[in-house]
Amino acid sequence: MDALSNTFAALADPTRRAILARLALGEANVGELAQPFAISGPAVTKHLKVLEQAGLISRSRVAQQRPAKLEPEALRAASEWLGEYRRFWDAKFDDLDAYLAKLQTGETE
Amino acid sequence: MDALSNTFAALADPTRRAILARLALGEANVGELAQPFAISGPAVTKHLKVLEQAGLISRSRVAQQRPAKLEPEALRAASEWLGEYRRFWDAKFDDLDAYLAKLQTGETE
DNA sequence: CTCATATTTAACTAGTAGGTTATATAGCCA
DNA sequence: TGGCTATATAACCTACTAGTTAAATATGAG
Repeated sequence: MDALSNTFAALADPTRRAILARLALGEANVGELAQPFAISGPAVTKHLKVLEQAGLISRSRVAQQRPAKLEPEALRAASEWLGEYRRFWDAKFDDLDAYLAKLQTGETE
Repeated sequence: MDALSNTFAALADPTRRAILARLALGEANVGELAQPFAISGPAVTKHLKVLEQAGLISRSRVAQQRPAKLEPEALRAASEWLGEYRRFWDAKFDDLDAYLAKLQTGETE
């Protein structure tokens, strides 16, 4: 799958977004990440694998722990994609709407 | 499912993102949207349902056609969520990294 | 070496996603 | 009305997702 699809798919889960929010405060190991949720350790491992696959986090090793760390690059890419649509919700939306209507009737030829 | 999860899930498919890109040029009906893809009409109908469910598009009626139109609000919401992480990929990333390291060792008490 | 802790892998389940083809519905036109 | 066009629904298939429990692996401490 393409990178952007991977990123959005990874973000389409509230547990994973909460994990990212936690990691925004700093690195955390699996136990710490599992604690706020009513899910098992293996479930957290799977979420982390999805996030790592999407490039949203990286893992390291500290004794028995395998802390996760936020990697912002994929978030930046997703944000840039959305940025292409920014004009649609910006102030000039109504003007744009009118412009598109004109476009479709071929007046701007 | 929550709105943000719906939005990201809808964006996690290249066909749907291409449909949105097409709609950024103006309204289009199902036939027009299906044409660039090697998928059946019903498949497009399903994608449009997902996009509509996520609030990313709206539908109308013109004779037999049911044109789809881009609705930017959900995109704005997704962009705002990502905006919370902007500082991680901004210029001061290295400084932030050092700050977080300090946070974790408790020096900022 | 053995034990305890942290995490991962394996095997399984229920539900969902994205596609198909065939059929049905909605609206225009003669 | 009957036929034509555009779209939607139904029924089905395959693959993936998010979760589970039980067993395996990795590391550090005695």
